[in-house]
Amino acid sequence: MATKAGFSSSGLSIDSDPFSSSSSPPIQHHLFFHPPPPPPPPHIHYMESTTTATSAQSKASWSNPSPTIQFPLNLNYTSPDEHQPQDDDHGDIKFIHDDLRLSSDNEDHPHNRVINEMDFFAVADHNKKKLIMNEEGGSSKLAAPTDFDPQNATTKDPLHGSTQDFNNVYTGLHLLTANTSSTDQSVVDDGSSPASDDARAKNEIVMLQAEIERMNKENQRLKDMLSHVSNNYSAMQVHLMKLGDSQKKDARDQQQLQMIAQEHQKEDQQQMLGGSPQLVVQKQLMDLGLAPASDIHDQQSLSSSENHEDGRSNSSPTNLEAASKLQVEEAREQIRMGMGREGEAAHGLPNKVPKFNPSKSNADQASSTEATMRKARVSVRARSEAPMITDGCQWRKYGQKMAKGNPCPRAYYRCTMAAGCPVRKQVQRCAEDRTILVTTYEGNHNHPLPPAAMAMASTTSSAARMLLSGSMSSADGLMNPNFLARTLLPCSSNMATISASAPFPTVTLDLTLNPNATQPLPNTLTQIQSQFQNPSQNLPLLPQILTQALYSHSKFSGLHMSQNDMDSSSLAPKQQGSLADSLTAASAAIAADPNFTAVIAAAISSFIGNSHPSNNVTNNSTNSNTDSGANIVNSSSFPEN
DNA sequence: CGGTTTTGACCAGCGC
DNA sequence: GCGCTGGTCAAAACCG
Repeated sequence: MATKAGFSSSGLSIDSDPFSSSSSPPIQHHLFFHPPPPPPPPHIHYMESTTTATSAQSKASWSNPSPTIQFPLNLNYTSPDEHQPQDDDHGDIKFIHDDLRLSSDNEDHPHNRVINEMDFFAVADHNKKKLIMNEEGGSSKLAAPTDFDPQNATTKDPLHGSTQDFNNVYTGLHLLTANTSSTDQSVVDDGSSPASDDARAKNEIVMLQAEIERMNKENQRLKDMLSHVSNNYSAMQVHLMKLGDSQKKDARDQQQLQMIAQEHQKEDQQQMLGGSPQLVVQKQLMDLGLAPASDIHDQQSLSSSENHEDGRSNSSPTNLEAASKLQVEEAREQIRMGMGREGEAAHGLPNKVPKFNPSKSNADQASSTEATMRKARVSVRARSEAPMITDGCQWRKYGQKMAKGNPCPRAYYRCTMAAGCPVRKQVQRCAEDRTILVTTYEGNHNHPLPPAAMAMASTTSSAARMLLSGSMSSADGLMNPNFLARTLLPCSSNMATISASAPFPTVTLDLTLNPNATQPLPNTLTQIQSQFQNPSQNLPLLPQILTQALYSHSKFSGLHMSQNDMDSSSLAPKQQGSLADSLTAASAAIAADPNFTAVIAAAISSFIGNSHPSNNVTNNSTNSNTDSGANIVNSSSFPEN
């Protein structure tokens, strides 16, 4: 077929690396929070000698379940024998010293030595031990990183120079360093003449000052690394909390089912009593916030909404009650199937729902409701010459069809990262502009994901949930679809398109548009720009930045995070509005490099998920006061009940 | 040889 | 009931 070149590859094989044209890179190579295999630390020789000490030590280090071990900074090489858990007050410096101690310790074992490196360490050992002593004497910042400086290493010529020369250079420096330590006089005693001491002291001072500067830089670098790790850890915490909320939600769902049904009835009763549409909408917004079981509430609202639009807002209470019961029953089934917040998309393959859900066949209304609840989709439009956007997942093509109205074929992919994963996606080029690639995701992964894929998984589940939540905002949730658009992208409304048309409600993230960048772009933008300017170096920071921005934004928009989320955040209020910056910057960046489409889309949708999931989402009146302008393609109707 | 892609056949939903 | 369309299946081909 003519489409072979266009759709012949999964995201893994060709497009997985947005920064390289090389084929078949491992997925992890472009992941945001890629946890490296036990990495060769920056100081390779040094760490080799340590890691060969005992396998038990190595295992102990790398089996640390803490997310911090996932990051490249070598923070886990601690010596079980030497390390005293007295830290927390010296931060990065402490890590350095731990490494020092470990190394000194291990190299005392002859069988652990590597010959070519042993000369180096054997010489360095003497100095390290001095350094440790100095460290305890208060001069740690000067001494610690010295052994790691590659520049020094070259001057010392550890591999080829004579041991004596090496000692001369090395020892002299550290003796002086030690000499500055008022607490360790025993180290210095070379018997020099008093006349030469002054000149030598001046030289030493100069050297020490230079050394101080260098060490400061080194410390700053290490601090940055530590900050990087901490930020990544925070981002992961956000994600973990999100996952944790889903479990809590499952426990609460049962209790909320009845409440939801009651609320639904009250809602409809209020409409029947002639409440103004604005009041109704406002109440619906509140209901959205008070409905942790959003998915369940979605269904109710959807059906109610359809009734409203079809001019059946005056539905009899009997029908409403029956519909509510059906929704509740359906929700119960979802819960029984173990679907949490992440689960609605994993409800099953959309095409399979009618096939494999005969339980609803007992009622026509039930089948209609089921059609209503067909899985929401998340569509990403992006300019890309590549056959697929990179999303971190592994896909297998299982079909290709010519779709009506589009000369470009539509390719069907399913996730192959785990057997039975329900996630599918469709890839098709836009008929009007074939440089635009439209990728539509549906479903939710049922298996662990690499971080990048996790971001996209968050896209599908969160955006779908948010779509349903928006439409559920009540009987006429679809009458006010702007709410959802504002909620999704309050500052870049033209990037979000919400299509609730049957049969599949879809959120479209149109990343081909370039929203007007009228707002100042503070730090977040700068960071993102930096990300795109140096993607190979800084890519891991991008999701972190976006996560921070999005997370921060969620705290100040009408969407409120749960208390836990709030407590865990350290973001300052001044970061309010950074979402807009992020989105604006992201758009600009996408225009420059479409390979980041998935990244941005995932980040945006991650925001959606982070804002909503707490199940404490409270849509106050702020939302209804914000501007309109969201590009709502449709809010027509779901399949009616 | 195992995984992936291709591609025609098949099925279900929907409108007429 | 029939045709259209979207979506999936599965055997064959392909590929590394």
